[in-house]
Amino acid sequence: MPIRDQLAESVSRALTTVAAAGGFDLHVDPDDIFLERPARREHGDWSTNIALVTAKSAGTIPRKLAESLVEELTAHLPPHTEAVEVAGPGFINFKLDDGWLHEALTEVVQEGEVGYARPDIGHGERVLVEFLSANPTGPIHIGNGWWGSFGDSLARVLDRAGHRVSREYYVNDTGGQIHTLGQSLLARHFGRPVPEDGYQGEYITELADVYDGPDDVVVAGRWAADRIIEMIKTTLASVNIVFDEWYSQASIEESGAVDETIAILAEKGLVFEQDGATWFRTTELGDSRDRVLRKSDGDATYLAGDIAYHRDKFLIRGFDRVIDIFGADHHGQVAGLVAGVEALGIPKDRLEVKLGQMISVVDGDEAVKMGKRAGNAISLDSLVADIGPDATRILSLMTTLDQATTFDLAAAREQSVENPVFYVQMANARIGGVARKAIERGIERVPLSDADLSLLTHQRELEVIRSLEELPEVVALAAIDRSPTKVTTWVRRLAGAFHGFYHDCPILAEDVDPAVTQARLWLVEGTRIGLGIGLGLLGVSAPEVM
RNA sequence: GCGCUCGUAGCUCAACGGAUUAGAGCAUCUGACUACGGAUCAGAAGGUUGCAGGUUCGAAUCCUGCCGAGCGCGCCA
Repeated sequence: MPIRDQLAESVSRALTTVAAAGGFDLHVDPDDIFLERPARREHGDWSTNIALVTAKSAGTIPRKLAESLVEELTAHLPPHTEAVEVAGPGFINFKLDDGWLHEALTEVVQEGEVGYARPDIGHGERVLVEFLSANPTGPIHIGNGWWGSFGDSLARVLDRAGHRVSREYYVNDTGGQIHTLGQSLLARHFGRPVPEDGYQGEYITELADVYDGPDDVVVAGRWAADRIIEMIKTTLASVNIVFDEWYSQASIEESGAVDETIAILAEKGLVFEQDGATWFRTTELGDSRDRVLRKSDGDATYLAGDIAYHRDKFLIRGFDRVIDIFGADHHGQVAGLVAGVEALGIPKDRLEVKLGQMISVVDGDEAVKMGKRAGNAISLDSLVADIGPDATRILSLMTTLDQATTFDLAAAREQSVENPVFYVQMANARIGGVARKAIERGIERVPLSDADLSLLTHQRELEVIRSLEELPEVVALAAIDRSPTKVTTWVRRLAGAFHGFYHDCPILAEDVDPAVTQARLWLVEGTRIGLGIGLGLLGVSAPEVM
């Protein structure tokens, strides 16, 4: 059992005992006891604020309660605990011996890359993560890659944290934009003037050159969209983003699901006709205005399709939870969609819409305009060609979704060598180097049971284990907060701890005690496991040679 | 005008409501290469967390107002 849980149990028991002695009833479940690793080491290895939180209901002041708890905890010391103290306004600090870290490392290497850090947060919940979903009217750009990396890593994190995850790309392969795409293609192909709001990029010309279909806008639009989706798939594969499902908007319209959905909403009395169009009375559901479901020309709106799509996600395919990652420029559509989901009888909290703030691109001092129609958006392909897939991916995963960011192309190019990804990958390469050197020198790692991990007493060694010990919680927190960027921060921390260790603690040198070498080899293995898990969640490769 | 989101070091960004001292990286300055990869390590400097109130034992984090920025306000998608 992790030390954290053992401490929590001790605290829970102590609290019950103290409460009984004081003549009141107070029980806090171990799971609800907040234990943290203090930022400052002199505050101990672990700390809890339980006295601050419960003092009021215990009818006493925090410090006093903390003192009673410390007395009780000192009488029955938790495992590895050397001292328990009251600090500040009523924190309880635990000072532990190093043994808990040696046990933690044992757990890491025993469970390995597959088994370690798999907190069961999801309990098998079926989650659909819809992200990216850029219109198939052109190559995806840097902004798409940014949020795409986020969505993909979020899916990986949720998967590791006990969810059954499906990644989905909603393909807007119908409607006005595809019509315009078809027009643009045909114009190029037959040498006619391109419509004013048509697509201008080079890819249109290239597609027009090989187009062999009829002079039909619908056919041409579909044809081009299909080709572009293939391009997008290739691009995404280069940065390790793979979708389980590419869900066609056209298919949902053709299947009659949109009509069905509108009929269901109508049965609930939420639909009305006005000005020849069919409306959804979303104002009944907290929206600021009503929305159109079917235009006066008979076509369904995007919203109608989206509601039908979400009905499919929840009620037909049976997902327990849906997470949509949209760009902030689409937040206007959220209210209508949420209203639709609610009207279908799906609990509102099952749908989570995450809005990614806009990312602006600059090249040095120069702002780069990102317009897909004009064809001047910086494509994800060109960025990957510039700085590589790993750097692309980790840069995207350094920022939280709700932070509007400025991406500097010049800096990315210049700093590609200084990129954090190299710092992390170098740690992995050094591990590979150790393995190679060990073979060279004929040193073999003994089985774990024959190694004495208690020889790891150097602060640098202990720091590495402290990082590794945090990983299960980092994964859990990243899953709960829907925030894979926490993994990025952690991976950099682990790499930093490892570099420090590597710098100060020789592993294979001849004057090192062979038993210490063995213990350090297991520490290296633990680091390899941690980096493997972390980089895996980020979708970044872990090369053994750089 | 209304709505949504955001505001943290010179720059790019972190920080589960927790501790006199809000952390990294880049840039700047100073040191460390006869080890297993120096793409590294150690240190310095850099902040009124936009402003003003409020809640709390405790606020960058929650609430209110103001200021600033982005985005949205279509029978487009």
